Amino acid sequence: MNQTATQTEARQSLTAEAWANAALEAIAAGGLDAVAVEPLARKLKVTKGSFYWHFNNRGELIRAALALWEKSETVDILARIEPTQDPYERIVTVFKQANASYRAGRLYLAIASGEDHPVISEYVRRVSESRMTYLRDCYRDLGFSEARARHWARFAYATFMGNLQIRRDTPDAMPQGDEFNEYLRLMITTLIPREVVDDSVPPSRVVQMRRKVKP
Amino acid sequence: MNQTATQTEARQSLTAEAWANAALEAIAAGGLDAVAVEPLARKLKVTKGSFYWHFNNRGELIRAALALWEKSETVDILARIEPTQDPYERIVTVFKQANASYRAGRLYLAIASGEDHPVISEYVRRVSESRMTYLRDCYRDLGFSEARARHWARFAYATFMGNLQIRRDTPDAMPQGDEFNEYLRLMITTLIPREVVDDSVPPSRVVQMRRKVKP
DNA sequence: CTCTAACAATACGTTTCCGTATGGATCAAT
DNA sequence: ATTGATCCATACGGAAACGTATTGTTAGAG
Repeated sequence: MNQTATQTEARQSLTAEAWANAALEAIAAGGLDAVAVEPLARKLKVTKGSFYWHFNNRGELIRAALALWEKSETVDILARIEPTQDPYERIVTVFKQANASYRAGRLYLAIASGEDHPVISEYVRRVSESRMTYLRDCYRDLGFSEARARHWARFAYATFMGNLQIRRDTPDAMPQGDEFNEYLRLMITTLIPREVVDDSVPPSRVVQMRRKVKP
Repeated sequence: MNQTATQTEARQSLTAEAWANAALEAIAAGGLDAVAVEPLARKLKVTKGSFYWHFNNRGELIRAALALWEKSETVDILARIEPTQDPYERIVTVFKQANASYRAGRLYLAIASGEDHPVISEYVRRVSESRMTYLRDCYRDLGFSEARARHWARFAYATFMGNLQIRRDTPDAMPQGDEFNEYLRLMITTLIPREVVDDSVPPSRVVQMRRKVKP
């Protein structure tokens, strides 16, 4: 009763994206199961009748929302960084930028929490991997071997993700203003090693390396 | 029609904890809304009639499950570490241990994703803060100032949380075996600075510090 | 043995949501 | 102006889950 293949294909159903956007809003606000057709319709001031013209079922809406999200993540975030900058600047930029956008972080966490669902894990994986790949390339351009670049990229990405979570779960633990900038500097200087002196396996038995305080 | 205040108060309702455990299982498997009375009853081979004797409503079950979780987190994880070890060893231990328990990580993420809900955020905050406080104390014992200890603790905790998330969302990106140990060593050596040389603000304008590769 | 507290099963009413069916509106093109 | 595509409203049936009421069943105290 929908899905007409007419000649005016360029019409592109105006409000379908509005539904997807509303779905993303709902996910950010109340998690994945907040994407319910009837509540969304109420919020959009229409009824389900509208929805089931644009989509066949709830799953399609979720897919559309995820597609929108993936585009807005990969295109708007990564492609915004000038590829001409040197890798160091790129890492700093992506770290600062990612750590700044509050809403995007919440959205990511909300979407990622809907694991189990096969469609979602597919999108989450792609976004997550594309980000880590980007970081890995930066580190490799910085002179790291493939293996170590991968380690550092994972490390940096994990730190970033964890900060999102901390800000969501315990906002009081996350400083603001100058103190936050201090924190950011600390992470940046630590996560981008000063020099690529020894790009091999780090010394083993680190635990026994030194123990100077409180013997 | 329940909640009897009898004289045999020491009975402590044997199966109430079984319900709470099942609830935790459900959370780990399918998120917070998998804690539904009727499905849980089916899984426990009883009916709702049983449930509504032990608890007044679904909320009470969630509360009980969270209390159980908090106890198992703070008691079993942190208190297991011998307080006699030096701070360096403590950080290493907690990091390795936390990074090893797969199930606990999934559970944490699943619970934390149920933010918005006021009861949950309360428990999540307590657990999260207690862990960060523990780490902060370690860093302080290591000779760091209060402010810097807080920064490093947050940093380390964020990294840990992010690793959990990476393992859940993109398991392929997380190495195994020797490569994972390499990764762990990298994080540990990085997150526990070699020496407490300068416990002050890190040099500002880090971004311009050096740029040697790809000018 | 009997009675009562602890525990469980069944049945019911209610809410919320999904999905379908069907009947309008609106607007462009013929 | 009529038609047909697009978009939305109303109404219905059904599933799932919450919570309540009521009636068993069992086990230990007296």
